[in-house]
Amino acid sequence: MNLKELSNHLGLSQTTVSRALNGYPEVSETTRARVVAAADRHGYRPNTRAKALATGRSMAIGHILPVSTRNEMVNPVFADFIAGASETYSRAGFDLVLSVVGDQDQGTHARDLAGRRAVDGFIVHAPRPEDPRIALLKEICIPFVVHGRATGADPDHAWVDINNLRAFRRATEFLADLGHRRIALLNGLETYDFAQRRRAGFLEAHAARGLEPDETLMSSSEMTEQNGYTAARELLERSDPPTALLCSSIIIAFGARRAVDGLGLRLGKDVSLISHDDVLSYFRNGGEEPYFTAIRSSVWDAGRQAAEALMEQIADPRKRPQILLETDFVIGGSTGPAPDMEHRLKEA
Amino acid sequence: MNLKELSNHLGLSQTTVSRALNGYPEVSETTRARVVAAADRHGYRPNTRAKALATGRSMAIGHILPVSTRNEMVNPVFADFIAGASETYSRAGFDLVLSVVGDQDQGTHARDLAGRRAVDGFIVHAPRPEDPRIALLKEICIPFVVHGRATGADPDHAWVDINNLRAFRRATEFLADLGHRRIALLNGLETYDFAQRRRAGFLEAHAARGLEPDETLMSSSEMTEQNGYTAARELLERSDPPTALLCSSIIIAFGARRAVDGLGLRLGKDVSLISHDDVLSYFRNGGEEPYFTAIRSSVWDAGRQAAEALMEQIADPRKRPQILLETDFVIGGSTGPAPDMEHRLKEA
DNA sequence: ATTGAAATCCAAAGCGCTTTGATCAAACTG
DNA sequence: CAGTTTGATCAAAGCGCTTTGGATTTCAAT
Repeated sequence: MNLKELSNHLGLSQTTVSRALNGYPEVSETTRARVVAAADRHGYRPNTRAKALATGRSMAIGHILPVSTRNEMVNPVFADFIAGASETYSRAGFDLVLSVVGDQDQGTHARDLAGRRAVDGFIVHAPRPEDPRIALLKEICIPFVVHGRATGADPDHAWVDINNLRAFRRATEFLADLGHRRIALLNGLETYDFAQRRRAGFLEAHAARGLEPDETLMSSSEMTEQNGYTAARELLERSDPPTALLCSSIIIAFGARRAVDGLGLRLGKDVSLISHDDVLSYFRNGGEEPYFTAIRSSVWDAGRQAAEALMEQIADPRKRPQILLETDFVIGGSTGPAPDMEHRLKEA
Repeated sequence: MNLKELSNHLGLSQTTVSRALNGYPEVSETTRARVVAAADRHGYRPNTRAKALATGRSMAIGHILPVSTRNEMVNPVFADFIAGASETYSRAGFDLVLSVVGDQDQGTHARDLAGRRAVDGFIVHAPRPEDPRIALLKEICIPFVVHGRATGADPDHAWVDINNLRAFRRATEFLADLGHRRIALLNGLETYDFAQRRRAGFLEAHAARGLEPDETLMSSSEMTEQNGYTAARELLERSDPPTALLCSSIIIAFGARRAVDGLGLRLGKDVSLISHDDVLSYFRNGGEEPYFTAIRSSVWDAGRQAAEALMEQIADPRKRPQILLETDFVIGGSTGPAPDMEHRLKEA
């Protein structure tokens, strides 16, 4: 059933039917009611393609997911982020078109999608410092929202991000205040902007508490369980192990905990652990009570907000919402006072 | 730059330019070369919407992700599956439109997407027995591939699935052959078809080895780390604990391992554990050597194959590929002979 | 009654592409 | 050399919608 058939059926012109359905005022309420009734009786749905062609809007948003082609990785964070965004899109009548592309082809892909007029806007995932996608999209002149920030890129664009720096500074200070002097950072890949900010927060806290940061206590890797395990294990087996671990992802934290258990150490006693927690669907931080002490911020919610920011920008292209989300800090059982370590005893 | 402008620029008709670009034979190779050169010099990209309208094909595939609205869960399995599928789509020039919808609205959503002619086909995720979506899509008459199977639904449709039954039967038999008599099943939600098949395999193995299955050793829940932990902990704290755990997901297995560690038990000695392993990006089963003994099958690859099956069906709607993937069985350090338990001693 | 204005409705153009059916020249037939 | 085929190109219709610019009717106000 298309517009023509529907309007013939009703004995009205296509114009009137179209207007009735789209809520224009030039049509009497009686007619509108009649049209709407007939439309959903016959299950009429306007053809998206035709509508898009006529209006010049495709009513779709592009998400370009980076994937390390070499090791075929998709961060589970994206799943939750997209689920959040999707909610907003549905409500606004937008579709979500997703492409998963290797890092190198992202520009091409975005340009293609935009050039073909397949989408009205983009969400940019996992930005790196001076991310070239930002310049590209500005040049193409299409609305977009960055999830995260890109140090060094032209800052005049919309973004949604959490306050990584403050969160990691706070967590580190919390550990320092518990007496920990050797704190390790198990970070994500520091080619990403978020990881650099987290490291910066970690370092700021050291400065604030008069601690000497130790480069050998900082690792940076893809945020997998296995990497968390390996990094933590190596650290804890050293002759001068850290007494606390700060993890950039709950997935790393799970791996780190495996290492702690495996070495017969007790979490919260022998070793303290704080994790960043994106509140991922399948990796909730414990049940009612948090298991790990954590910096918490729902990425699902960030997705929702990013989508809303984009809708706003599409409605009025001059707008460029910039949303900085603060994180929660929740205390779980994974942290405690620093144990009396050899080197502390010597000091005394 | 659109077709009209490009053809004016070249002094050719739109027809010729269109044909040159789409590889039709009615155009001389000299002209084609000239057209192609001009097209990419000017970065011409045909407007998807116009093309879709003219051809009647939208060159897009719909994925409808179910999400438990109540607890906002997106299974990380989807991320990898979609990444795999996406690869195939890109190559074939298809886009992927994703909607994340609560269980109850899935039918509506599919009907909507199809009715609006926004997609040319669907992938159906997470089927349940007699899943109504299958009947719906058959009625709408649009190509689709089910990831998994739906017992009880009209079987005449395309699907890609792993041999859940055989895999779980084999794993259970493996444990039985190691002397385990009390084997627990930590299954996914048994409202899903895959979980029912896994349970069936588990039971078949019991029958084959002359073991009495114990209902109280079988649990079924959303496959989260926390649920794995809780279920394993409860089981292992019983007076008659199982000596082996069979987990339906590596995420459950991680939780179960936490419980094992927490109780001071040794994996592979006091308790054996086998997991199903979807080879998820961020939850690889160990490094070079598998950590858990596991039934392994890459869901990324399943995504790729499902997408290919769909492309095939779209090209020729009479085709209905049905692909059953066998799983690998890999031996890791998490399994070993059953410990001598009280009740076994009594027997002797 | 007359006049606008407001309320309804419509015909037709246009969005950017594909595709049908036709044209015309050049290259083969016998 | 007339007649046919082939090769290369084009004009125009159409895909299903929106939207512009009237046309017609209604009705309160003059």
